[in-house]
Amino acid sequence: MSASTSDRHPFIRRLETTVALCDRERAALERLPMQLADIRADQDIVREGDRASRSFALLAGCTCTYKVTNAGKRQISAFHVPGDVPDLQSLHLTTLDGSIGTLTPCRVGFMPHEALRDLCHEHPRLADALWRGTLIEGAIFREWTVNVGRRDALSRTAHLLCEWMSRLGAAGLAHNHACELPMTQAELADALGLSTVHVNRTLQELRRSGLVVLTGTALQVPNWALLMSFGDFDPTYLHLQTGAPARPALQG
Amino acid sequence: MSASTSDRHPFIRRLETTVALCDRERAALERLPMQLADIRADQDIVREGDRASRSFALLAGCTCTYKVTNAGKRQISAFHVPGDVPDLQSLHLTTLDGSIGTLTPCRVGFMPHEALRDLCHEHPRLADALWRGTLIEGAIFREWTVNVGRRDALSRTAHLLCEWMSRLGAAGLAHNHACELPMTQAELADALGLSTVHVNRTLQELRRSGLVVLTGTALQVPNWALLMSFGDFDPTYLHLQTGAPARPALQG
DNA sequence: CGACTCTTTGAATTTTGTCAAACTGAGTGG
DNA sequence: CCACTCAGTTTGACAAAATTCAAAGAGTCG
Repeated sequence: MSASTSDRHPFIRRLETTVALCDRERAALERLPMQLADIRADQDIVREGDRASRSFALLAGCTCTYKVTNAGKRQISAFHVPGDVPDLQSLHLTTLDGSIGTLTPCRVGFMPHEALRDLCHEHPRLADALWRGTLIEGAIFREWTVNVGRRDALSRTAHLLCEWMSRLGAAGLAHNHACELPMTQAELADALGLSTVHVNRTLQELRRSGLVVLTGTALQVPNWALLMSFGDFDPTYLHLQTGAPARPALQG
Repeated sequence: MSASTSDRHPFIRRLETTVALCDRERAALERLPMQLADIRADQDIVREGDRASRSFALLAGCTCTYKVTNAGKRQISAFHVPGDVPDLQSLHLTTLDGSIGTLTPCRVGFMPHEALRDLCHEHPRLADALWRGTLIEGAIFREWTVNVGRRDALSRTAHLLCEWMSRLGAAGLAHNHACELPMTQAELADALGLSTVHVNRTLQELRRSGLVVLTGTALQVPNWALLMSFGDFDPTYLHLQTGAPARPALQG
């Protein structure tokens, strides 16, 4: 199955938040070979140690990057939302140093490295935009280290929820500070460096304080400014554009 | 003060671990405008919120990237060794989302973004090598999240020491598993997400077990394999070349 | 309904943090 | 050369945060 224009829209949309694409660039992106795949929840898309010859754009659904320690504990180091290219690093690093798995059913588009390299060399502005994407990912990793290392469970969790809402908002998947939160408490725990039990208690406290409304997989934030301050959240590190197109749903 | 060939050697050496430079590329690197500066210990080189028009190569000494939370706690998210370009991200991200400070007296070489952009567009292989460098940095961030999130104080600290030794080794600054460890226990604590007191006790235990010999600022590892296994350390994520030139000092 | 997974609860335990003070060693100025 | 300072390390006692273990509810899907 090969990706149509509408399939690859989240990926192109993401690039457009950085560069205004010219016709040539847009055409090259439309022409980029992209093999579609639909993947169930809780499946690995790539595994630690793999040597990849392609990367994938996440077109629908959510994935995470994780590692498992020798002691058998799992740490999630990143969540991904539609438009991300979670393993673009493998374009320049031969061996994957972590696994990427689905949190929900996902639609992904595999792009051969060869085609990506050609794209980059013929369209330097697209190369810069892709590079930029990996740099933003890096900025998020840094913030996660801060979050896990220096914030207590309560503000750490609040911070993660703020980031999640902001990134989904930038992808057009959050409105009025409401979005899906499709991961289990065990997955949140692995992302936060906490135990499942403690995440459960922490979420309860966030609910009790009225900071979040969590019903099933739906997250809503009644007072965004309050949650931001509670989670010590400053969105600078996400490097969302301040202009019109990048975050249409999260003002106020 | 402008950098001579020997000044910029650590920077070029690093690129050479990835690509075999042709004469044109090497000449371009030698010609790259680079303004030298010597900076005392405990000084910020760039600050969170800055809008940079240049990046710097670290030529001698050690620096760290850090953030301070609203609660006043500091988290170091990266250490840098000679050859690194700690703020290369600012080439594509307008606002710096963290500060970079010196741990020791440092020599750095500032490179204007304009010159770096020209270099990248005229020498795509150098662009790829620089991109690759930022991806490795990203891989290290991920591992730090795992370290801080899911390893107890003892193996967390051991892991950090393993990484430090490996990276200094790759820079030619470690031999026979001995190197400098120029940071204070408070700085280690900020990197590990622990308190200074606990780092002190943890280091004592590592010494008592004979895993490390720490005298002043000198670190020595009598049994490298043992420390690696103790720190759950797998160097894959550092993406050091397995070939001859990249890690000359750490076999065995 | 029954089998799951996911969430919630309670109690005991462990790890790590906090606070306060003493110790050490390398400068510094009298 | 000696007090003095200062940053860094070390120690002890106590407190707080988070983990672990075990078990009970809730919700969902076939």
